[in-house]
Amino acid sequence: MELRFYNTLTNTTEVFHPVHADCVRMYSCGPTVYDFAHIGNFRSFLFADVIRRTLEFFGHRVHHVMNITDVGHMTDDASADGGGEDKMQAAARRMKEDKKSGKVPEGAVQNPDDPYQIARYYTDAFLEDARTLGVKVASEYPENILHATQNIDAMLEMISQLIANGHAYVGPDGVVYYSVESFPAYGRLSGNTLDRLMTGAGGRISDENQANKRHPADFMLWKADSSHIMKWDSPWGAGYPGWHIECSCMARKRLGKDVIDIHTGGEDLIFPHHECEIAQTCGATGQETFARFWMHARFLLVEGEKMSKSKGNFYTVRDVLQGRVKDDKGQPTGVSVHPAVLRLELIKSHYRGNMNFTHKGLIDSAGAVKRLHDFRARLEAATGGQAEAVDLNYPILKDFAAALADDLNIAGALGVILPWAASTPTDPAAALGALNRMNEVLAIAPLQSAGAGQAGANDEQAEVQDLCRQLDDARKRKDFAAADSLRGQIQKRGYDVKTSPAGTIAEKRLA
RNA sequence: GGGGCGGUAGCCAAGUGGCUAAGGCAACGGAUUGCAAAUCCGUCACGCGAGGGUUCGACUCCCUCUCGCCCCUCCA
Repeated sequence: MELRFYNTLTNTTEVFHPVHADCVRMYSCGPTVYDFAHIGNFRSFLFADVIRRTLEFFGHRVHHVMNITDVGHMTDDASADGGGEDKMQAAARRMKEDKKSGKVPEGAVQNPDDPYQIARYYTDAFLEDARTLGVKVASEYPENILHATQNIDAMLEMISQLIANGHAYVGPDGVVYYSVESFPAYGRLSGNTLDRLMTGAGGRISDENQANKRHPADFMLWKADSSHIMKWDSPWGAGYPGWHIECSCMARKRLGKDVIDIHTGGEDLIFPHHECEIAQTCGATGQETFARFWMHARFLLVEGEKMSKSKGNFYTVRDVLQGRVKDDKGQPTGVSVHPAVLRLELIKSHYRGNMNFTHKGLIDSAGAVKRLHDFRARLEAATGGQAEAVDLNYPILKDFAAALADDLNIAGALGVILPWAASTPTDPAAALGALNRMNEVLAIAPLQSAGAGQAGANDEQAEVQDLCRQLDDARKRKDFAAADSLRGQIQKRGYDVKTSPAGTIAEKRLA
């Protein structure tokens, strides 16, 4: 089956073929570790994970690499002129407050003034969240998730190469800049060619720094700055690298080729970040192409609005899992969310459309996850867990595959799997085999990783079971007022109550 | 001003020139139940942002308009 992906570089949907036969090489822009990653970040990471799993589903070997941006960049004009406060310093300030207020556990970060400790803290949190949500590459840390701060040598090497090739220069301010005019293809990815760029339209460029550059769009590769919170020796003075150079270097270094297959990120990264990556990599390698396919996920809205801390609709992964999502009355639900539910919620709509994250959507996703879990349980009961291997010609699997092959049509794939999961397949062993294969991509039934936030579950279960026994007693006595009250108590704790002649069972709601 | 992406029922979301416009949730009717939940059966867009055009025929192609989102040196 032919795989087709939409390519930002050409603005068309193209048939995918790997550049090199041995495996597919893909690189995903990962998180900055100055704070917890939020669900919008994770939409993008999960999007990359679905690409990777889809490729594997179709039999490709995939080498997936992601970066961790742990260099402190400036809050203003990070790549252009390095003005403003450093993000690591801002994080340190916040961290001290959080330590005081107890938000950061005692001992988690010994010294907030050490940027490496802050980076470590948020890196660990990111990896934990990513594993919880089934992001495959997170289980390949550290070999396939690279820290910018551990790859400074590669950056210095590439910068030297760029200077030697005439693509970079040292400005009067001592800063090494990339010369966009030396790279005719600049603007091809984003459409922001030099003649069309409206300099300063974003309102974030200061004039004094622009004066040092040959062209207003030239961007920083290295800045000597002895006062910077993180700095390294270089031929251009002790300082720190520009924002874009880390991805160019780490992709090339870890994937081992000058031309890779797929590069992913959020839509905001198209310009300038990815445009600059292309200029750097191609400038250094002399190749015409850096990544064959550039794929971008659109933004996530929360309840129809941009996510922002001031609007109170800003959620991290742990906020959602621990029941801090607000319901339609604006109150946190207090009901913990199963990781598979959040994973499904963040992958279920097409990546090229905006996604609206809502409490209602989360409940919907919980229903779908539950149906798939129940379906699996039925198939396992019928087969003793013995699945029969099936190939892509198996009817349901074929339709599922066709949807995925068509530019990752997850919603279409769910349209195939959900009605099937309500049916009773004539051959449960083959059906279980098919479900297993589909779950290689979806990873929701089950989600392989152990769920986070399940601590204390045993105590609660025992209490709930006790309430169920009391409820059964009350029903036997025909004391229905007491029975209804007990049922209400169990439901309040986030359980569904199932009554049957065999006795009452409470099932934890997934969201 | 420039470069892109999207607008399908109450909500989420497929389809993309031609059978009656997938699927899920919600809702409603029924079976079941002490009443519920769960489950099962059934109902649920004469319509695809608006208006034109092409066509025997368009949600699907073309044009205009409109709304939303991203970017034009913080950003997933």
